[in-house]
Amino acid sequence: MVDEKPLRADARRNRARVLDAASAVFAEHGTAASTEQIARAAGVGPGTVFRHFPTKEDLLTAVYLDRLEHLAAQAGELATAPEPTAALRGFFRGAVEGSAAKNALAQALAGAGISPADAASGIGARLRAALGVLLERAQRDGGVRPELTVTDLMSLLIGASRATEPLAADPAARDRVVTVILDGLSASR
Amino acid sequence: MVDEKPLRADARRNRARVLDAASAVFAEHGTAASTEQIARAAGVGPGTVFRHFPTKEDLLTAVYLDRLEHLAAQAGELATAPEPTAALRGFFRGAVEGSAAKNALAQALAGAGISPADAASGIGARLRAALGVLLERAQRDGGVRPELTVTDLMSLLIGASRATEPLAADPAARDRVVTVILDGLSASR
DNA sequence: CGACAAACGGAGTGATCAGTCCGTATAGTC
DNA sequence: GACTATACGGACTGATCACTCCGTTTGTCG
Repeated sequence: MVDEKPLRADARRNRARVLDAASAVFAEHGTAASTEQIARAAGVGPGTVFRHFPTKEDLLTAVYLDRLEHLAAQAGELATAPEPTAALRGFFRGAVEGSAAKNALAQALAGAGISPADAASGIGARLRAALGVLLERAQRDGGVRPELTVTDLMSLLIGASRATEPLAADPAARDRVVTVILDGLSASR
Repeated sequence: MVDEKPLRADARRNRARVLDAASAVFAEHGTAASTEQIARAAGVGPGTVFRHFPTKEDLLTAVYLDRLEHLAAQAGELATAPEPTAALRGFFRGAVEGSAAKNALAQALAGAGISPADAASGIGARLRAALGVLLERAQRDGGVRPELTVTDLMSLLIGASRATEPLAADPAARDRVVTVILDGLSASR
């Protein structure tokens, strides 16, 4: 389905630069930031941005997928951790923490994969699967209420990210908020 | 500081219409919706929209304040409820539920009042105060962990709204997610 | 009812921005 | 080092949108 011709060295470099710049600019100025702004931040011309990402939406999607891939990789690594409940909690905290700085994680999650429609395809599915393993193991371990689904978990991740977004300046508050959610995850009394 | 001249009857009517339409359109199409679209929805000319709200931002702010006022009123009513913990939980559920339909509550909250800077002024302060009462009573009642602040609570409200945003189609899932957060609110085991 | 101020509708305007195009430059190859 | 395909920069374009302006309408008050 994919027939990736090898990109020229400069092309590959510029693509990465644009992606990084877009990630940063979107995070700081919101997704309404202009393409030209991103081009400037990346040190390339506007044309180059559009060559690699024909549409602004393509660029946004690429940024999101990048984030999701990181998350999926992290989740994957924890799939065989000795303490499933601690693993899930750690992952959750880490994901929220990480997204506090570059706050678009929530949008990334929300944009790519919650709705059943696209949940079946691509990276979204990978993340979903990896989270599913973490969740199920933690549930078997008795550390997470059994009725929760992967979608529930993803929703809570989104919620936690969004909730802590304005709290960037107050790590203690952020910690309290995440703790509330994590404690809520565990089996009810 | 305010010198409200009495508006003409039609002006007052149109202002309300525009506000309602804006609320609906923003909720459905996001805040990027054009002013003309709102004018059409309200059944007025674009000029009228701008006469009442000189800037698009003014319009957005007005919509937000409207929402916050409703919330503050609801919270105020519960200030003397016989069962403080149940009152807080009920308020929380209601707020999230309500925002599921017109999903901009989260932005409303986020936009107007989390940061200490503007927390001191206007409606944001009213809501904050009303929530403070609810929270403190529930904490005294032993139903909510004592270390949480009003800001924490507001953050969690935002988080819950955002988290359940994509779950509009699945009330059961929404319920599970909110329950997780509410149970997390209660004093830890 | 008549007169005046207040408000209305909607055509018009300038700015912004996503996306295109092409002459120039550079990486890869022999 | 020369040749070619690939990629680059940035001027350009068309569309969209926030906001303005003014001739017309409508509420209000004596």
